[in-house]
Amino acid sequence: MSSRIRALPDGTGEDPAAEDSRWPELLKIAATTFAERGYRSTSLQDIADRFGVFKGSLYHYIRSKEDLLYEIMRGVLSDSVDDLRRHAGGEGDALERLRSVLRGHVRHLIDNLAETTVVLHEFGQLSEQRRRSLPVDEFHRTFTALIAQGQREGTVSPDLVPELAALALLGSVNHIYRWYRPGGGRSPDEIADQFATLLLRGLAHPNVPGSSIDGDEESA
Amino acid sequence: MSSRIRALPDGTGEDPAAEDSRWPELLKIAATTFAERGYRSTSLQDIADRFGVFKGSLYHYIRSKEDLLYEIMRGVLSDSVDDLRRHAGGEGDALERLRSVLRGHVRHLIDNLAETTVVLHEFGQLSEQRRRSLPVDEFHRTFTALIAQGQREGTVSPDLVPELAALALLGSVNHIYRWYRPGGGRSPDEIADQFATLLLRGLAHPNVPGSSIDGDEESA
Amino acid sequence: MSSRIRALPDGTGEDPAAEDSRWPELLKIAATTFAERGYRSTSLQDIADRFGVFKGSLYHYIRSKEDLLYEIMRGVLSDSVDDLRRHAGGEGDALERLRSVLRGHVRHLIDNLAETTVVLHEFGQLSEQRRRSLPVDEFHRTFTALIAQGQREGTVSPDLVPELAALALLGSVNHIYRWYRPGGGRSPDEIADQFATLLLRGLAHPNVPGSSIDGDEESA
Amino acid sequence: MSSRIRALPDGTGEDPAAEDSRWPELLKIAATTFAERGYRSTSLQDIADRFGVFKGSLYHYIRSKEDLLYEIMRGVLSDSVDDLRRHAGGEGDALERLRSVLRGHVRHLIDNLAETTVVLHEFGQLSEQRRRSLPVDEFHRTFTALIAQGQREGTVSPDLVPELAALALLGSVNHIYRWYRPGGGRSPDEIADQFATLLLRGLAHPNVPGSSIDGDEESA
DNA sequence: AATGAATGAGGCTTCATTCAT
DNA sequence: GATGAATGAAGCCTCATTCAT
Repeated sequence: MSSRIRALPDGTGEDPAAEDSRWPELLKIAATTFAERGYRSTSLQDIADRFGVFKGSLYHYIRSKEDLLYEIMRGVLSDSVDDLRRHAGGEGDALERLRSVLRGHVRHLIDNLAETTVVLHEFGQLSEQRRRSLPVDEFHRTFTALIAQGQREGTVSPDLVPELAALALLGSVNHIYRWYRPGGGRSPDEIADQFATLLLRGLAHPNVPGSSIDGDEESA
Repeated sequence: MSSRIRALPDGTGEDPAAEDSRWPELLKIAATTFAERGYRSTSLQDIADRFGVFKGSLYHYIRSKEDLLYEIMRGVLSDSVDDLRRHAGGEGDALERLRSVLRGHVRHLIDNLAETTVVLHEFGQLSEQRRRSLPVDEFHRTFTALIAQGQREGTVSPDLVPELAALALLGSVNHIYRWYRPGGGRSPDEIADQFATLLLRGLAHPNVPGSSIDGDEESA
Repeated sequence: MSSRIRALPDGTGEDPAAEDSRWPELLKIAATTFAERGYRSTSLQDIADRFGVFKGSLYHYIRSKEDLLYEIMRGVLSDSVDDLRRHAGGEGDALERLRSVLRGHVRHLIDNLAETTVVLHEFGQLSEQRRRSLPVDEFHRTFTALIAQGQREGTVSPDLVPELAALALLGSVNHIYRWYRPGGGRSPDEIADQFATLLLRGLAHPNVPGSSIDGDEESA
Repeated sequence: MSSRIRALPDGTGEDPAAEDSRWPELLKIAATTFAERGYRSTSLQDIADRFGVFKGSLYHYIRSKEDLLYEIMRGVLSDSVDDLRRHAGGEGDALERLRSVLRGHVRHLIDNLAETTVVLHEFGQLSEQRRRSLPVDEFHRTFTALIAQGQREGTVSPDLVPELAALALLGSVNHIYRWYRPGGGRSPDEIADQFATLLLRGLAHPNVPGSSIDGDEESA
């Protein structure tokens, strides 16, 4: 919300939350439209039409089109990184926490499909300054750290390069935005389980088949 | 080349003297620029500047900007699908062929980084008709078929859903275009090996550790 | 007015405050310019210059250049067909009504010289769909019907083919846009009288010289 | 042909007529295309396509696109004016010669439909100098003179203004290009007869019904 | 907050014409 | 005569943004 413009000519502008209620709606509309058509192929007219105002009226909410893009990304990344930190800092060994992180990431992505699509597809449209201000690297850093820790713990195969393995995991999961559609036959949980199973087995030390990699549903 | 515009009033043949034309050069410039800035953020003026002609002169080579996008994709996909078919139809069991497919796919992606970036990032900018004309589904279909065959052969874990596992593999590999940069410290071969190792171990039947999944190094 | 572009997000009504809009002024400028130089030889820049706005601002009024052409034609044809129907359905025998139609047509053409010029000279520039939506055939149909009725009444020579005679009349009258210039020495009424006299005498049954063909002056 | 360009670097250029045979073909193609789509809406590419050469090759025949327009008009007007003069200077009284002129004009128009369409529809696209060089006024002048002479001879009604009556006649006949289509059910002769009948009766002195106005087929 | 007309830059595309081969 | 690549101007149209009301 930091980008909200307020004239506040009389200094009273408390910004009552109730009055302000169209901002989340606008962000959702923008995210959905950017996700469907792409940022550059979406005009503010498109968004104004869906939002039900005239084009010029959008400037009561934003200073520029890029504000919309940035706010969408900031919002969803903020949530997503919170999730990431919580799961990465949870209980269990590195692989268990990685499973938790992976499942959380899949769920978060699916629960915020439009916003995540915007982050993953339109990041390059932001100014460099704004790109640098967003914590996008934290995912790769966290994945890499957990994999390296797994190697130290002996549960992750030592022949993998943690940085590359992290990229493989991230790619698999982030790719979901390209094919997942609600009602598409696979439940979010099934997807999360399948991906975690495949990727964690891929990481695991081949000589430790009985590790935690197969998760809760399969006891060792 | 089929998009070259020629009146060919005498019907003597298709595109004579194509060898010395600047068409491949133009395609490469367009691919590079689209990959760097995005299709919608690239103007024909940008491309004409790099190509060294006036904007309007591009229309000796194309009928529309979208032609450039399409021809880039058609070219690289054609090669890529040839590769895919060759590797998928090669020798060995399903996992061995899947390894071959994965490594080939990684190599091809890296060797055609700009073009692949365009395919993977700008596919949605094509008209629906053109999207349908490109064999993009063949990757997922082939991966799925090989995984399913691996399950029948007993080398792929039966608890994986082939369609989802295929998407995990594709996501990992396709994601490479987002982070690979030539001279970035990791060689294409190392990347291909690491990804194949991780992903094939992830697919493999947990109780068959001695399968072919670890490739050439033939570890026990 | 139907072509005015408005998002009208609140659905409150069609084109409020149209009274003070510049739309009629724009239509008049466009008609005049199209009549002077031809539709294809007139650029939107020409029109914008005369209208006193930037080129792109015209798109607050139209969706395309052809919209201007169409709206000019629709407006003047609507009036003209109303006139036609009124005169054709008036009092008197067929020849009297035909005289009324002819004079009305001449007057309307001269009073709307630019718009009529556009209709008669640029009709072929419209899309086929828009051409079909305009009631241009009604003139020929009405003329033909009145002539045929005159034959049944015995006042029109039976050796004329009504369809061809109607085309002769229409040609004479429509041709006026090519030579009439205000202040050119001939008053609209004189032109209307002369044309009606000549054409109605041409239609009249040669053996019925005392018919109504000479109009108000009731000469024997 | 005066506009034909010839390099004649060796001074030998006799321009053997046989070799030169594509010039009339080109003119015909240009006339047809201009008539169908309009001068400004026809590109030289369109014409080159139909002519079977590349666009640039047209410049071996013309110096500019307007040359084509001009040569089409010059050619057909030259013929047409010859016809006009021949018929206007023929035997008989003014009305008889006017009948001959009218029928000749109708026939010539129909026999040169594309070229006449170009003259009548695209005259305004010529430069002013070229417009002035073409004998387009001769038709109106000749019609006016014949009508005035008819008045002196007593066969044309004295209440008509010759200039206006001439415009009525010209309008009827010239209008034919807008509706005549070969194979359309009315033969050129029928059209010529009907138009001459109607228009000459319209001119004729009402009190001289037995004049020559009804032509050869009807003896008095 | 909203409106809606206008801005001004820039985008894609067309096209008559030139010219070296 | 022909080619075909290139020119350079111009055309139509889009759009983020501004602003008086």
